[in-house]
Amino acid sequence: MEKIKLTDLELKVIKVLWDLEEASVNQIQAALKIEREFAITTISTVLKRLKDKNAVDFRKEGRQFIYNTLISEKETQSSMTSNLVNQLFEGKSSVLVNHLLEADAFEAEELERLKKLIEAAQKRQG
Amino acid sequence: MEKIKLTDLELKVIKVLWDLEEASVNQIQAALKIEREFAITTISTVLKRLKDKNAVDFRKEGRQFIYNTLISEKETQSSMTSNLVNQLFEGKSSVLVNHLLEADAFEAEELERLKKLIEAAQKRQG
DNA sequence: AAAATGATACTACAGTTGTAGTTTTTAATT
DNA sequence: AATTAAAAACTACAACTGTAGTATCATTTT
Repeated sequence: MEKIKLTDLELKVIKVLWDLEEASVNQIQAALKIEREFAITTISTVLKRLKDKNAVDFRKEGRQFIYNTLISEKETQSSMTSNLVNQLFEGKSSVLVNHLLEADAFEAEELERLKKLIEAAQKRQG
Repeated sequence: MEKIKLTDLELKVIKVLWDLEEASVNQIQAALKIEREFAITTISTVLKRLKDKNAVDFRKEGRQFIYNTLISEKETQSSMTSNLVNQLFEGKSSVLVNHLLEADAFEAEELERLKKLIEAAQKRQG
C-alpha cells in the first residue's frame, strides 16, 4: 500500500464514493452540487487523475462508467492524520490530542465519552 | 487572522523559525541540512513566498536579512488540525480522537496521561 | 440510415509548488 | 576607489491543481 496523496478536490470526489459506494460521473456531480456546482468535465478530469493514481476504478454500464474507490476511509484517515501528526505534533498522536484538549475542542459529553473510550482501549491493551 | 495555507516546504522553513526564533537564510539552510540539503536559493524563494503570504517578516542586519515568523505554532496546529477534522472527521475533534483510539495509536502511558488530561479539562469546564 | 442525444476523451490554461541557476547589488577588503 | 566576496533579486521550468471548453464516439430515436 503506497501512500496515495489526494488533493482537496480529489478527496471531495472520493468522499462521495465512500458515501454512495458506486457512482457515475453525473451522480458525483449531483452529490457535490450541494456544496458547489462543478462542470461535469471537471469531475471527469478528477476521476481520470484518480484512476491514474489507482485510487478509483470503474466498470462500464451501458454507455457510462460507474466508479468505485479503491482506498478505504479508515486508511485515508490514518494516513492523513499521521501525516499531520508527523508534521506538527512530534509524530505522537498524544501530542495532538493534548493540543486539542488544551484548545478546549470538546464538549462536556464528548469528554465523558472519550474517557470511557480510553478506558476501553486500556482494557484492550491489557 | 486570515487562514494562511502553507505548503510542505514552507512549513519546514517555518518550523525552523519556530525553533530559532530568528534566522538568516543560511541558518535556515543549515538547520534543514539535517534532513536534506536544499540550495540556498531554494530557501530564499520559499522565504519570499512566505513574505508575500505575510507568514514571515525580516529585518536587515548588515547585508543580510534576518527572518522571523508571523504565525504561531499553536495557531498553525489549530488551523491545520481543524482543516483535517473538517475534511475527514465530520468536523468533530472527538471523531478524530475516536479514530485514533480505535487505531490503537497510543502507548499505555500515553493513555494514562490522556485520561488525566481529560479529567483536568473536565475540571476546567466546571 | 440519419439525426439527435448523452457520454467520454482530448485539449487548455492559469496558478501553485518544488527546486535551483544566473544576475545584480551591497558591503567589506585591499 | 577598485576589487572581491557575500547576499539578495530575478528568472526559469517542470509537475501538479483547479477548472472547464471542444471534439469525438456510441446510443437511441426518428
